[in-house]
Amino acid sequence: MIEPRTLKGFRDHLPAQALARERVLDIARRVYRSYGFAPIDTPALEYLEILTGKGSEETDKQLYRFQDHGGRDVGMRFDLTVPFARFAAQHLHDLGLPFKRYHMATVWRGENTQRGRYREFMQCDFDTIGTTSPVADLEMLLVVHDLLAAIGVERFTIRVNDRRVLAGILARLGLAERATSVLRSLDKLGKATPEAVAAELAGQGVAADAGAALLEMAGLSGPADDVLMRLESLVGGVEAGQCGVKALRGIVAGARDAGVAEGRIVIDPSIARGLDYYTGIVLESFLDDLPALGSICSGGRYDDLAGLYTKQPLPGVGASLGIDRLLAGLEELGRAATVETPAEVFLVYFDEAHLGDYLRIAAALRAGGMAVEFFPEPKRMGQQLKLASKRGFPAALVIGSDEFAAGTAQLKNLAAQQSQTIDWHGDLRVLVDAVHSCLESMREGR
RNA sequence: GUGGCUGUAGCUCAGUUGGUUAGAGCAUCGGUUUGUGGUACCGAGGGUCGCGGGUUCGAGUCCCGUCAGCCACCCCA
Repeated sequence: MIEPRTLKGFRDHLPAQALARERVLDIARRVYRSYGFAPIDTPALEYLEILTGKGSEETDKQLYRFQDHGGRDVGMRFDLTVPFARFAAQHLHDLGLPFKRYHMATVWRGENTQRGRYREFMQCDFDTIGTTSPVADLEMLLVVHDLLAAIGVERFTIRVNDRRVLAGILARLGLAERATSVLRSLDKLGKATPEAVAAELAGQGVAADAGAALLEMAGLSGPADDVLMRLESLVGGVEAGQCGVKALRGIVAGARDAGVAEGRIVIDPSIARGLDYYTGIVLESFLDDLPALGSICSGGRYDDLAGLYTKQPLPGVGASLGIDRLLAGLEELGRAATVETPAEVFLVYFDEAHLGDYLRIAAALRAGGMAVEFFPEPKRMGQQLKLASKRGFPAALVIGSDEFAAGTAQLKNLAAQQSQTIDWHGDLRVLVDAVHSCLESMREGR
């Protein structure tokens, strides 16, 4: 016997999880499309040279790599951005600019696992390339907002910043050359205490007053307009910094115009993002009830997506939803769906003599747009109903010889434990309409 | 990748200072006379105690390794 098992960080998905996952994927697809992003796909495997060097040394270490049967050095994609860069450079002529795409696919990273951190997980990216317009920046924010709202996460916050603000402040403090390490330290503020971060900064040789200024900046919170005003003075006369503040003002105003509720979006000067290719707006989003889970949707603007693969400059802006982390969070919060069936109607196989009728009824209901599971064996009705109830079917349809004789049917609301009689007189259309409207009202009732 | 904690039936756990056939609840399956489901009663199946090695007369119980999960660092979705 071979022990059935899965690799560290790799997981199976049972129906309840898989259904929850597909639901989120459907929503993401719908939201992305509603802004005009078009789907693309790329191979899981790329030439190693495409994947290495890009990103940081860290990602190189995490890369799954091997030689294929033809002796080629290949690697599995660890995100969707690098393959997109290759894709854009390769197909630029066919795409036209600006180009908006979404890409929902599995990626692999050989890093250590934790809750919400796996070695195989899915990302749902969307990007706009070939434009530097602030409208594209704003649109990214709106997509993230719509996405989280549509998923039904009630309490979430999108934290926004602009790299140029950070750059401006660092320049003013004379720390521009140490930007990466300083920002990395500041980025820890969510988890570590300000004192700890101050100590770390001091360890990097940052002067005490400069460190204090950085912490003051990173600690700013409150209404967006207030924070922006404070940032403006902190940035002083540095041009990049002023640009950043101005851009954030535009974002805040645009979000208001688009009808985003106050408080959903917060200006957070401590958001830096580890990836150093971001150059403008950056954002991260968190579940308010589970901030320790980390960002579930992050992104930002970058100057050049595909500089490694083409001379054509491709500025862009985009973000990525970490669906597996999100689902892990929802599960922990007890907000994960427990339904184990995609079907709405469970048709009880009651009377073997009426098999033909059941098949006709099931077909008619399906043609009417309803998902129907017909039980394959004429087992005891109690067992069938129990199973249907456990699987989470909203409704069960019971039609035995008595009902056939009377031209009726019993439709059970399995959750409410209620039953109602449908008079359909052998007319399938009447039955289909009745079941349909019953399901409608049951959905409203929830 | 580094460090720490954990690992007993599908799930949550109990298992005396190492000692004969490893238990419970829930879940699963079957039944309570053959047309009605989350309740009740009866019964059944299911565990090489993560895996491998060592110490011992004897290990679920001690030691080492390994695998997996969780936590921190790191990085990030």
